[in-house]
Amino acid sequence: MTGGPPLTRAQIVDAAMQRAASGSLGRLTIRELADELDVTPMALYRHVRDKDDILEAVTDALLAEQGLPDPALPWPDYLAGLATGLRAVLREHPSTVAVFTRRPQMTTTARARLVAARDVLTRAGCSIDEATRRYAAVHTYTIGFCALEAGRRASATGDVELADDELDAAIAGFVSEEQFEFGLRALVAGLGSAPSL
Amino acid sequence: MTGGPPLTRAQIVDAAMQRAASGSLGRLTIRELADELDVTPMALYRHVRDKDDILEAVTDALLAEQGLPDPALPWPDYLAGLATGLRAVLREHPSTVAVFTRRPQMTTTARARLVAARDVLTRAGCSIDEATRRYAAVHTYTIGFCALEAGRRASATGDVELADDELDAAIAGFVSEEQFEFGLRALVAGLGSAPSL
DNA sequence: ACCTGAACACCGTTCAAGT
DNA sequence: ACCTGAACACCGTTCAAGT
Repeated sequence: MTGGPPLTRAQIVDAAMQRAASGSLGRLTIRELADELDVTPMALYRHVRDKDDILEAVTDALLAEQGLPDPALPWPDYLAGLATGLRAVLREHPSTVAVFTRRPQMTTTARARLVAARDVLTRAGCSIDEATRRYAAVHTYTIGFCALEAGRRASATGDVELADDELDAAIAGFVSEEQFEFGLRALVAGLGSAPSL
Repeated sequence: MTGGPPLTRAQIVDAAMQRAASGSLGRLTIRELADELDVTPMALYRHVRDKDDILEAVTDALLAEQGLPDPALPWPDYLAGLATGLRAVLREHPSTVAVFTRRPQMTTTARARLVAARDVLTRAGCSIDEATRRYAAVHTYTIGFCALEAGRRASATGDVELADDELDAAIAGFVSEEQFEFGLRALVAGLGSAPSL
């Protein structure tokens, strides 16, 4: 590699996106990424801040792919739709959970989602602040569920993870599909039950 | 150290608890822990599975210190009390968040908390399954909030984390104390609003 | 049974240097 | 301006050996 076209940030993010598509984003390494780009590890650092920077860009792109729910939906369904879209990404790519928990995500997509939710909620009569609170509550619940879920998938590969008794089985059930829906529906219902606008 | 009394698991966990008390559990290292115990790093591995094993024992002890809410409380307050106790640990020791997300915690204390919640909820008319679902939903929400909170404290130390505009400020507000209460109260209210026992 | 010593197999990232 | 090469500063943990 002497003198080819210079590396770009887009190329780096694209290469990382392919790793995501192959389902191994969590095992992504700066060194491997550099190999795939036929370049030295340190070459990346001219175009990205650090590894987190790459992961954030990938996560943002994956979330953007999910799109937004139909804005004509009633607000409870709209919020539930946002949660489901977020979960789809976090479930498919468990390593992106850490992106959200490591620092507040203020990417274009993250901002667009909040703006869209505010829109639907204010049209339903909420103040901006109340709309923000409701969105935040749903976001928080979803992150929590997916963080628990991601950990269990990672740990379940190794040991047998057998539930010795009914109590252990119950704890294992904290992350079932039905439980996600149950908690989400309860939360959204509760958000509407005491309308402090 | 030739021939002194043999190392015990309790000593290891105690030493780690002191690190927690000093607020630096997250920077705990097997090598440092061994130093404090006047022993070689590898000596620990006869008494504990791995580093996670130590962290789990410490987290369990910290959670046990929180005790349980007054069982005479109405179930919504009881669940909120459990959440607040859990959050106290996760907030004071941000590195313990990973303990809960890495694998399902089925320690004595974790089990006791679920049993206690079931007790209160079944006395209020819930089935065992419904009680479990409600407890799980509150647990999930709390983990999510604390995961977001832990990340922000860690990242806020470095850069200035200034909110450039109103939208960024709103996103930063996802982890305020009031927001924790808001989401928790909404969730608990929602759990009670559609009584499928 | 319990502990030691040395080494493995990795990381992300710095630094100074090359072109 | 952009990339390279070598090294740093760490980890948790394995393995074989000592007593």
